[in-house]
Amino acid sequence: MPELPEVETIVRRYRPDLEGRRIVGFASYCPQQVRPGVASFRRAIVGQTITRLTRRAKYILAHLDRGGLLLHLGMSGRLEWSDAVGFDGRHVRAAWELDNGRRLVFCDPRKFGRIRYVRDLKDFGTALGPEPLESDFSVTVLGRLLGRHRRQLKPLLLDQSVIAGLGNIYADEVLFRARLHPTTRSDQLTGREVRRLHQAIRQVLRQAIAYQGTSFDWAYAGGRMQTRLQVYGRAGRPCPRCRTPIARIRVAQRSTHLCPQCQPADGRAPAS
DNA sequence: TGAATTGTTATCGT
DNA sequence: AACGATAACAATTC
Repeated sequence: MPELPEVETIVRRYRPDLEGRRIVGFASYCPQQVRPGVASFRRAIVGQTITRLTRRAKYILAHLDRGGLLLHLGMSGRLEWSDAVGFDGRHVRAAWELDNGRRLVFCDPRKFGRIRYVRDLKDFGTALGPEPLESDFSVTVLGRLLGRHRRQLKPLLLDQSVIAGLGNIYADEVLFRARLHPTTRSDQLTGREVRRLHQAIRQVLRQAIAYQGTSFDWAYAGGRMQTRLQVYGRAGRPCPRCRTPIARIRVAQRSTHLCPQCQPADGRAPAS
């Protein structure tokens, strides 16, 4: 399930092959994933050159001469070249033909992904929270975001309008490394805890990018971060810090992994 | 068969 | 009213 590090990895991988290329054709095999309709989408993008490939939150942004193309991978979306060895043609939902004859394919078994054209990329992203790896994402900024709400930490971290890019895996990893319980109220953190949370967010995301993301199953391949996860998917196994078995609970309808010893519910973390 | 996943939207409660 | 929590929904695999 691509979160910020996986999307960043994909953008870096495809950037050299896409920047400067002109789109000469587009096909959709799942029209409900394309906005606006397929016809106007195709009309808007065909003939345009991809000037830059960037990321915002979990979106891939293909900047065009006029406007831009947004791709959200949902939970099972991926990009492939149709001429790649071992290319799996199942679940192809859309394809772009490029001026060098190659065909970029969007595969998405669960169809949660979205493809959009916007006339101006500047209008996009205004409803999204700050990028946690940007230099302006300071401890002060995080403190203000936390204090503005009285919500449980985990759903707050997953809320893309508060902070952009975290998903279920990295939210759990962040809270473990910050030694904070997922249901702690966001407005009740001490200054020290805000600092720990800030550091954990940036460390986890940077490390995950360095490892090219997490590969659990067919949804995303090539990453190695799954070997570095400390709590996610590790229920019942010993905590890397204190050997207490990792617990799995449900918070805001999401499965949540934590160490009951290192992340106590009363918010008082033990001395490090 | 139920659980798992994201983001959006609707609905309920305080 | 505004905010937060909750549920439903889209679709598929294991």
